Amino acid sequence: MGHPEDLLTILNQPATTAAPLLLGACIRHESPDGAVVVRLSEVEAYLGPRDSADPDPAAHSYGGKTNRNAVMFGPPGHLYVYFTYGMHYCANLVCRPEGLASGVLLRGGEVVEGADLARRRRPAARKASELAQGPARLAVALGLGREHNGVSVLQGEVTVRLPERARPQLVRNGPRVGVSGPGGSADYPWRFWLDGDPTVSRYKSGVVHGKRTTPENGSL
DNA sequence: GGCGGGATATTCT
DNA sequence: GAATATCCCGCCC
Repeated sequence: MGHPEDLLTILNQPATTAAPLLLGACIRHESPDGAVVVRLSEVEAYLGPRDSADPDPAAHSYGGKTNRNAVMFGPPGHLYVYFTYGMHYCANLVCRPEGLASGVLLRGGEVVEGADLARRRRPAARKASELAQGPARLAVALGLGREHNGVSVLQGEVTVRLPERARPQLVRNGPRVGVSGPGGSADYPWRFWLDGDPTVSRYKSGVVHGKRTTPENGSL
């Protein structure tokens, strides 16, 4: 349990299968400033263009390999870290063998170690549950940035430990956050979270990017 | 607790 | 040039 081989077994599967299995897993980043560990409560799956009969229009890899998304087209078990909205980084775990370009976006979790360091990195957080609540916040709390794009999580400064027991909490799923167009519809309910977990992101209901969203939302 | 607006850079038409 | 797998702050209930 918790062996890198088990992790690879999970990450070789389609992102939609791997994503819920990663809930409860712990991401650890050991930096010169110290270690921070986040226990995942929320993730999203994105499938590569050749990883399903029905391509995922919301995936960064949808249009093929580019300089930005090249890491997703590589082998599983690596971080795909991208920069967005001119100020935020978000981290994914690359799934599936080389060429298939699937990924699991790390959307939120609970800081279970290194809370002091995480608080220093995220002074805007008012409660502990906000330290890694949301993909860009999670990246900041863990100290992940551009330099971690392509880094392996099988060994090194960033590692993943799978849950030791069967998940005691109910996994729910629904439409992905911030995705407009067909990829955001109920046909792609590929956001997964631990029901009732306070670190699951709450996002604006009603309007996102000027368009209506589904009423289905975060923790209740 | 919930809304609205603004910020900011990389990416690919 | 437009869109973006977002967050923060200020204001209002």
